[in-house]
Amino acid sequence: MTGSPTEQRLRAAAFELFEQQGYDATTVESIAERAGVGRTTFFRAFGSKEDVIFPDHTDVLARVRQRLAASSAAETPAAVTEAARLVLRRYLDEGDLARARYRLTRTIPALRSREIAHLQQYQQEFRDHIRRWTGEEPGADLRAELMASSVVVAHNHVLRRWLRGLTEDPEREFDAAMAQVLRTHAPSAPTEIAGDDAGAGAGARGTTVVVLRSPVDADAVLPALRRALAQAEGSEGNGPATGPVLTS
Amino acid sequence: MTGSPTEQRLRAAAFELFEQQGYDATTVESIAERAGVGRTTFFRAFGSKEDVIFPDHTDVLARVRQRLAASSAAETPAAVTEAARLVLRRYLDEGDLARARYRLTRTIPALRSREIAHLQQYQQEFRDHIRRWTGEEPGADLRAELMASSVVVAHNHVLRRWLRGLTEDPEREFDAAMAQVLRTHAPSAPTEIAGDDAGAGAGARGTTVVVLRSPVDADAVLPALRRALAQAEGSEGNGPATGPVLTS
DNA sequence: ACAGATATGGTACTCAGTACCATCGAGCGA
DNA sequence: TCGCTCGATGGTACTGAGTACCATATCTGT
Repeated sequence: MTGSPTEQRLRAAAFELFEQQGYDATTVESIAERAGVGRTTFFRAFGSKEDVIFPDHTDVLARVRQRLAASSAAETPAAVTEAARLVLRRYLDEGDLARARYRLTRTIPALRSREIAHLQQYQQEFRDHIRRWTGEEPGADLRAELMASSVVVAHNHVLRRWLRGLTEDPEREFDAAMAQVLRTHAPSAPTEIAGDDAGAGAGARGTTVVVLRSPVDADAVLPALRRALAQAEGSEGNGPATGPVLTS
Repeated sequence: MTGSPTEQRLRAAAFELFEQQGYDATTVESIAERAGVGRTTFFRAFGSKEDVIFPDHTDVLARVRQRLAASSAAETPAAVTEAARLVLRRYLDEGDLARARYRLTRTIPALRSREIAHLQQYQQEFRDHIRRWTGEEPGADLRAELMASSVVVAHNHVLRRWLRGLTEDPEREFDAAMAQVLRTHAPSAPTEIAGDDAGAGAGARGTTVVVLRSPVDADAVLPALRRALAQAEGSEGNGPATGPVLTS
């Protein structure tokens, strides 16, 4: 929520009119008029009609970049997690404003498109930073891209749940979601798992081989097994990653 | 490359002018003029100036949807792979046209944004389809989103390498990338199991080896697994016969 | 040849975004 | 106090995308 008083009045006017009359039916001139300024001032403050509902995206992006740059390569998983949390917190702090924006971005294609473009920018920052961490083997580029997109998706998943009022504790869900992402993309999970399987070595996550002699086939029991595992892991709130199933 | 002769001429004219003068410096009127038609015809053929360089995105999206819809839930990994391959092939078939588009989308923000929006549409199709496959445990939504985004990222990674001339065999790289994605997101390899089990017969007393990866160790989850198995078999009236459980 | 459907062309309009210039007020030095 | 600059603002005029509407042509089957 940065900006001069004029900018704040323009933003408020824009959100009000967009909600009342719809985005397309609202002209920049009417926004400026309601804010008591000229049309020119609007375009000087925000480059376009779309930008007025994404007030400080540039700031947040800069903060993310800065947070990432301030970390060493070895801390990458933690740095990425904290950078993503930074973005999440910014939305949470906005409260109803974020919800109003969500209502608009869900409805108006142009705004949705713009928001997706913003997410892509975050993703690229993450990718570039992660890339220095994924080493030099072939496939390192792809691994960095996969991890970056997963981080953004996890963030967005939780954010959207909060925007829809489906969660009371978004930060907890964020932690769980990020833990799940890191479990599959980081060679070893940062803190929790390290203690448990200390001796296991590179794989870091325990591999459990269950040999079943039973008349039911694998597909039938897998869901039940997964559910059981999920409960056993429950405190971490993450689904288990189930490996290959072989039958003989 | 669908469309009437008029549309083809318009596309060709648009690409030529965009390359020569740049996107912003080219007016729709000049495109229409070069194609020998009126400005109105341009907007009838393509809804906007941006759309002219994404000729048949709607078609491809429809094909993807159709390919996914034609598959059962059990085939999800294979169906998603093939649907993504369909998109890749479409680009490869375009050849230089795809490269010309890439040159534009890399440069002009509006076009880049539009392309990202298209990718998002693919991703949503994948997500919705995968969602039916990820079961009902908590976290299934997120898992579907993660897998969908990973598929799109893997596809795009290979596509971009091809567009930049960094690979001679994009399909091979695509297979490798998709294999990597499925390894982390699909519980089991797609096709093998179905084939293996085919002859075993429904009632056969097979031995099933289930490999589970989870951060908790086997002893902790074993009781839960036994209970889950007992319930699964319970409905069929057979006692559970769980063999040895090994951890590594 | 006639009637209707379809593709096209033209005209006029709205509105976002840009460029340019004029104005106003605050601060500041002489 | 006068005059100056500087930053923010307002106004005007322009380009160009996109839309609405109507007129015309071409093609179809009868």
